[in-house]
Amino acid sequence: MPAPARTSTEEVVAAGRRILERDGLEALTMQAIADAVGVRPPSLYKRVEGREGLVRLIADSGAAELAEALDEVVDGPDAATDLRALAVVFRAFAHRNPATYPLLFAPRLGGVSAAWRDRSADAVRRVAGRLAGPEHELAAARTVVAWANGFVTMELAGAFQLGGDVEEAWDYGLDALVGALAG
Amino acid sequence: MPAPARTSTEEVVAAGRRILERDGLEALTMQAIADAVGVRPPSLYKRVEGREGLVRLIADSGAAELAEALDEVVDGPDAATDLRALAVVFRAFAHRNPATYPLLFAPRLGGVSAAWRDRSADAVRRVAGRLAGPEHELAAARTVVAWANGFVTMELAGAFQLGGDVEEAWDYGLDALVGALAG
DNA sequence: ACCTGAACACCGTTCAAGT
DNA sequence: ACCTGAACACCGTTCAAGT
Repeated sequence: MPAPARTSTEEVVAAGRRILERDGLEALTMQAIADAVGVRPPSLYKRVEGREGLVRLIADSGAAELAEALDEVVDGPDAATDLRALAVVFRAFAHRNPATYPLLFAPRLGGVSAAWRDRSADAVRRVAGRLAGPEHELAAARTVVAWANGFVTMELAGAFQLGGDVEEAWDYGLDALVGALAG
Repeated sequence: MPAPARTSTEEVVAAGRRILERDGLEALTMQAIADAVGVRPPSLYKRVEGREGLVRLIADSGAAELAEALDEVVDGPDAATDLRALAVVFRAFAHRNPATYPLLFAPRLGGVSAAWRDRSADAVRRVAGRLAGPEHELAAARTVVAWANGFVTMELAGAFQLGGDVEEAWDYGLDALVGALAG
């Protein structure tokens, strides 16, 4: 006699992500997730390959959203404008998902599946290539992502502690990069 | 009758850092540290404020080394040359301490004590100010650190997976930044 | 076919008792 | 003054038993 399913992988991932953003990574326990979806912890193993697998799925769901958002903004008429918009969208995603965001870059070998990684990478490469020229496409894309990732990582970690205007530093850096790539 | 001390805070931190770099953060257990210094786990609480306190001390020891290294390289005659050297030293530290490095930026409010943070920040600001002008000192310093931190973070996480020459991307980014700041 | 209680190994941490 | 065994609360995970 089959027992009816009381939850689903999608619900588990969504609940996990909600807990992650609300209470932090260390509060993301199998117990807390099970409570949130109305099940006992052992049942989660029918949906997810353990806690680590769930974290990977959460990272993936974030990466999918980021890739969609980057994709949308990158095909306007002016490459410099597009690159600025791309950076802004990237940063906005990090601000809206401060606990999920670090999961996209932190894990060795990436919790993020190749499909979403490639889609984001493509969006950045297209605009970087238009601005810096095809021969510098990859290097320019890596420069932009490194700067943006480093900036929001430090921002989220509270590493900008010397006062001053963080917004001004963002604009200064973006101007510097756009200018240098357009060269 | 006093019992003789069998270890010290310095030894505990050094052992912890060795375990961290050899086996990773999740292997940095109180048990493993206690084994390494020849003591039982409860005794560690005489040296260190729990695991979290130890991680903070490890981050601090790394931050001290980084600050020293940055300081040494930043007072040559040419600002552009100094900035390049600073970036190279920064990256070399991350490569030599791939597990310790993320601790310097990751933790909210910083595991790193203000003294070492400020000393590193000063070194970067001095050279950034000489290159970009005093009015842009802070913004320029933040741009350089964001890029360098983002680059090595992605490098260490294995996030540069699209082939191409990572060294070329590093040189390209450094050229772009030096040019833009001096610009 | 999924859910559950019970159990296991392993954490970090506390503390009274030893020397 | 420091070290230790014992104990506690809490993890993630496995699995046989239920329906």
